[in-house]
Amino acid sequence: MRDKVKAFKALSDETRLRILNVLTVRECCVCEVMQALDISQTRASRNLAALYDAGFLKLRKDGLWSLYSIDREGMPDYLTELVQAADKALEQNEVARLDCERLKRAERIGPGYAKETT
Amino acid sequence: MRDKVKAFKALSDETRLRILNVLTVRECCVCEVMQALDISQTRASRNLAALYDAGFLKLRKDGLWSLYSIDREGMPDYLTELVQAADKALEQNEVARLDCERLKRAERIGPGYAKETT
DNA sequence: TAATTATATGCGCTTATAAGCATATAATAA
DNA sequence: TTATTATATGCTTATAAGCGCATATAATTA
Repeated sequence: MRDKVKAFKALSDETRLRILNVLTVRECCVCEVMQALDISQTRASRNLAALYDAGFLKLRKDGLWSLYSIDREGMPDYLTELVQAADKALEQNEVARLDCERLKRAERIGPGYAKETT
Repeated sequence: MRDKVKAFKALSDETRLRILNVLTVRECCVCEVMQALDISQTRASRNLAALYDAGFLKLRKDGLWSLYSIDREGMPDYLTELVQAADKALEQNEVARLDCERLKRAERIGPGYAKETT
């Protein structure tokens, strides 16, 4: 029961609904989430961790980056339904649309990126 | 957006998930919810109000009683999906099963009830 | 090795949530 | 009218959530 409540709690926050929304588009590292939602590093990291903890996300490490994505295969059914409800709730939403817009321009900064584009 | 978050928040609590669960069985007055979940009057009333506020429930007054039920027709789609996720989350759950068990024995007390059974 | 970078986390603060107690409200019964 | 009953609500306290700041951690580069 505790884990079920935790799952609902994980989505009962605007920041986390927005994060889930951009992850619907594609896998993201923490700094891309920061840029897409225009939020601080702490906030992005903590809320991603909360979604991960609740079982919605999977994590893949690539060098310095933590790459989070929706764990569609590993999720139990009720989480899948929750994600679906979240998608439906944010469709047509202006904030969510802008987040995805900014995600397009988001860059994975750091060594090995952006440097070779001089 | 605020209303969407409120909806998820409404289900991010064990008491309210349990209430929604018993309301899946049938319409209930506040005192039946109290008996089914074995909780205080304040707690039942306040949490029913929260679910109502979030748009999940409809309210019908009958004399002294406030009769709450899931507003399946009046709900927007994303709430329907949320209810479905909640149902799925609580299926096979022991606490939820016991609540429904107690609901069967719950009585709508008050004038006009129980008095004529002497 | 040291410097840099992306991410995670301990600490503290502020705000929000949950629930009990007492009481208010509204409907019914006597 | 007064008494009784079901429900709602103001007040209070306790607990939890969200987040910024600073710092820790771990991978990479020089």
